[in-house]
Amino acid sequence: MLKLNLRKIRILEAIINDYIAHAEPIGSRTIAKKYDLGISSATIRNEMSDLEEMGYIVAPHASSGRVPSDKGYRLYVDEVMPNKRLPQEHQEYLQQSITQNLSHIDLLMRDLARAISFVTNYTTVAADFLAKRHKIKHIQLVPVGESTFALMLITDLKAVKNRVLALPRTQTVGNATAGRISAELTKILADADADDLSNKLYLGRTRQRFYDMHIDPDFAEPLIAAIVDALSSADNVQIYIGGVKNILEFPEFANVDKARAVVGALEEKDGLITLLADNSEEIQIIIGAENKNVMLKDCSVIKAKIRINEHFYGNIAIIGPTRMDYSQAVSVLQNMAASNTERRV
Amino acid sequence: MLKLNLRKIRILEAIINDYIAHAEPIGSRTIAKKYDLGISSATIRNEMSDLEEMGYIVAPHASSGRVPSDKGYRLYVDEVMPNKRLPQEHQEYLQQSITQNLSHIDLLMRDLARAISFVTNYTTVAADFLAKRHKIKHIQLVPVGESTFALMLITDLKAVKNRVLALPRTQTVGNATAGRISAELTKILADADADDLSNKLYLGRTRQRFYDMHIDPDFAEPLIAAIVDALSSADNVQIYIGGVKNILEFPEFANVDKARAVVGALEEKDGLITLLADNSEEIQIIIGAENKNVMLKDCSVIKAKIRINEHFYGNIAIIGPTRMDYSQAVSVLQNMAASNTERRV
DNA sequence: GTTAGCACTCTAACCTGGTGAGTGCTAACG
DNA sequence: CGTTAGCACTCACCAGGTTAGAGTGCTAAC
Repeated sequence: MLKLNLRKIRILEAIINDYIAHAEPIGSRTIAKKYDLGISSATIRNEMSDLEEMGYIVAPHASSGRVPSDKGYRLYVDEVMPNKRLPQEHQEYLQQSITQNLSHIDLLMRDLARAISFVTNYTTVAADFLAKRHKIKHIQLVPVGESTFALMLITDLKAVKNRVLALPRTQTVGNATAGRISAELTKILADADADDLSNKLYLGRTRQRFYDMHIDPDFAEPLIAAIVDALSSADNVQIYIGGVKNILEFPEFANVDKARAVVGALEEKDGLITLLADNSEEIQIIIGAENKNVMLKDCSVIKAKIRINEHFYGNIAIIGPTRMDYSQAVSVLQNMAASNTERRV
Repeated sequence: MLKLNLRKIRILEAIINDYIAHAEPIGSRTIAKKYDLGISSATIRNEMSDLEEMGYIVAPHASSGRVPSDKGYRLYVDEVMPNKRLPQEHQEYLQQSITQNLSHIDLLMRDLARAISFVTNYTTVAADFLAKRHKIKHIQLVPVGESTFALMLITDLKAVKNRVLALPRTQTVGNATAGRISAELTKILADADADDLSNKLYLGRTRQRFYDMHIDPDFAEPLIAAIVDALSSADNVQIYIGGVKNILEFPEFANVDKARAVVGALEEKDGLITLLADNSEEIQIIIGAENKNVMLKDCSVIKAKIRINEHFYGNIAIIGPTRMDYSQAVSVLQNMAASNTERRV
């Protein structure tokens, strides 16, 4: 790709900063006046003409100012964007929502999403993708009613997963037997995670143990299936949303169609899971039409892993208009990924 | 209140029906042409003038057509509205979302909210207010980690409530002891509901039992508190929302401020709980400014209890613009309140 | 009591011209 | 030869004026 000279970059930066702040097309004369670049508006005009030709900025209509394009934001984000530092108070505020809820993953996610949308004025979505990392700590099978059982599964991260299931009453399984089965299951499957459970060996050993205990396979099989399901099922993924109405505050969503699109996207759990799930990089920025979900084509998404004390807790994304304060959003999420409670707990 | 003559009622009805369908102010001439009332536009004009004076309709501006006022809708809803019958297919569709999830209150609520917003094109919110009606069926205390315990509470409606709590290790409470305590608690508290638990006698008996079992009060008290909390706590209330973006489809919410207000209202769980909680009547209609929540002042809410096979399951509300199809919404909710699965399960 | 007729009102849509921010081009400057 | 001043041109936006249409209120006649 053609490398831009420094002056073009400075001009692009000025356009983007101004547009982020004021949401209005900006012209050469205005740049010359407001930003001290040491060159005249005519020169800026020529450079802007080049930038437009290269696709970094666009004019909404002939003879109006220019507006950054997705490609322009991309360049800015990748190469130009300064590393903003989060104000102390915000940092502490966010830290608080974590430290206050360390033992409760769901409260942590909920408060974190709220706190971030409060600090940034954007919308925040978070997902708990722990399912695959949780390790079984305790399994409890409890008879309830005729042939109904409740299965409780407690993990090392203190999450509790339930399944209510019907099991055939081929043999009487009362409280005592259920207790025995629970103890046995806990012994066999302790420390197993979802990956382990997909391992045949593991399950084979479990089946063998049931056999030794004279438990009917008709009873054992659905039970094992329920355990696997409880630990790894996708609908274990919980979505937390904060500040939906924030995004409606931005003038770009004064257009009802655009507002509808975003709200629609935020309502679809599956779409949000897809959005949050795929994350190769530590912090990922998706700009406008880069979004696979067309309903988000006027939005940018800044996505990060939540990592606390070396543990991976889930993913979180800040959603705003393409004209959003990328620098701030990134600094907020860097703060997340780096948050380490050791020093204060 | 002054009783309106039949002709005024017919005219009001025509205005409301037309406005519900087209969202545009309607004038005397249009009524005369479109609705066969057997009187001329001049007469209608006179009657409309009266209706306006009485506050049932308002003119958005001088010399424009009239629009129903909240008071007008109120009269319509209370006295005039026909009893629409829900199309067979919709009835079956809604019935399905219930029968498919009879054993899972949370899935039932979720699907019901979705189904209703799909059928009506309005937004639907539902709340599970069962907390107070659930009866304890089984209590299970499970040791996890150092001094941490998981409390599982299964109710007669097959809901599972969890609490993770820290209890002092004043004495060793291993799996065996925990099992004994669980069995004992289940025995003492079986069939108790939230009201029973607020009854001193009940709790006294529980405490006595702990004492007899040589369980330290420092251990017993937080445990009892957790049980009470798990059964009756307000954050047990789960809110289910369907079709948020539906409401943005209506022209009255093309105005971003109004859209923001509604979305804001739907984001505040506490507000929704308040909205859904208070329900003296079986089906209640709240019109426009009658809403206590000012963010909903441009909306109407039609609220009902969900009752299935004599059981009270929770409350559900349809939220739309004040210009909404009250008749349809009411018929949908009547369908809910009356739904009886006996005949097909 | 009902209705036809009429003067009047008000909005929405359309045009019109002026203003200002912006562009692109050209020629001159250092 | 890059930079800049100057200028003609474009276009959105705004204010003001006009018209058409839907509606009202009033009055007089049926």
